[in-house]
Amino acid sequence: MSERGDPKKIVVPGAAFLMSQVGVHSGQIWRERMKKLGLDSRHVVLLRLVSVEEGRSQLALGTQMRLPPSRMVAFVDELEDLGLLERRPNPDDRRIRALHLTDRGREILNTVMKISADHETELTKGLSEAERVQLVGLLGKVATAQGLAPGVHPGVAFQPPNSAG
Amino acid sequence: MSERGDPKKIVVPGAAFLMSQVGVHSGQIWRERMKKLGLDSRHVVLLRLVSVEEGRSQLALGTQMRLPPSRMVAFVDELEDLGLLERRPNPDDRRIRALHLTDRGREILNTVMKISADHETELTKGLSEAERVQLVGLLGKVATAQGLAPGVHPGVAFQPPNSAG
DNA sequence: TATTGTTATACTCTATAACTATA
DNA sequence: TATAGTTATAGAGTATAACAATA
Repeated sequence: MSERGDPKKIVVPGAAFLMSQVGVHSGQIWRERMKKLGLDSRHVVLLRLVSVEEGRSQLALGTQMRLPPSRMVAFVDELEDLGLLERRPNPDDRRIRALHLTDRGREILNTVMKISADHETELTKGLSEAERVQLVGLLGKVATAQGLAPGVHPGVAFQPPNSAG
Repeated sequence: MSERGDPKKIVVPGAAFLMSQVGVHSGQIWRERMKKLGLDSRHVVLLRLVSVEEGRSQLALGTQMRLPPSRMVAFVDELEDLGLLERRPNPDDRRIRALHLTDRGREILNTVMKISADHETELTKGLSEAERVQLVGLLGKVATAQGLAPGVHPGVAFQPPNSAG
């Protein structure tokens, strides 16, 4: 256990609790909005990854999302049923299912980005713009010090209630 | 959808994503440490609630934690097996199981507070003390504006992956 | 008749492993 | 023999509802 700082000076709840409290709240209302689009958070992450580079295999994307192949099948099935994603054959290796966005998938992703921008506005409505920028700066420092990769959310993979994550 | 702000100025990831990213990370490593004590996060919340006011019924505490009675039975069983909590009869109403901490329960709760204080230090190691205080202030403003009750974490109750929370 | 706590049960979501087809 | 994707299956965790004891 670290010995930095004076325990008496640390008020609970402190920054760690507040970040968790507000952060979980942020995720909850964001997922609520995604659900209204018929999407799970992992659907959105998958769509975004495909949009960055189309044609990758299910296994490659599953590895990046830390999802086992059997789960990937289900999520890709669902997105294909929704008409947002396509499995295409790879001529070089017929085992591989190359994933591509449909036009509708691109539209939805656009909608998701608009909703996320609005989510940002709603969540920071208690702050001035200067304060919001300040908050982003401080959180960025924390994220960097914690070794969190930019844009990579640690809560994508499933976490059983009693897990460590 | 809100129309406040200029969408072009909102960079993604912004404050909302960062709060969720860092907040979930905070919760993950905190739960990891609790698990080393043999505790689930809900065990800890329950112990804390009992310590605030001993002798309350399972139903009262379950309502506060938004857990159904059947889940409360399981968690109280587990804490009783660990020797941290006691079910005592209520002479006025023999249906009620009054919950009390054991001495060992109080010790563990003390350990939990020490670990949480250390967790705070570790999580904010990228910040100066002034910055940490600033961050607490900004997050407090956000929490208030979002209507979050102080000290009440929104992630205590179970949330299925596809839920809105 | 209503309420507290317990037990029984069905459901959702998950990871593992067996399997098919390609390589 | 190894790899990409699929299907089958068993387990963990949950909420609902039936239940027993007490009010």
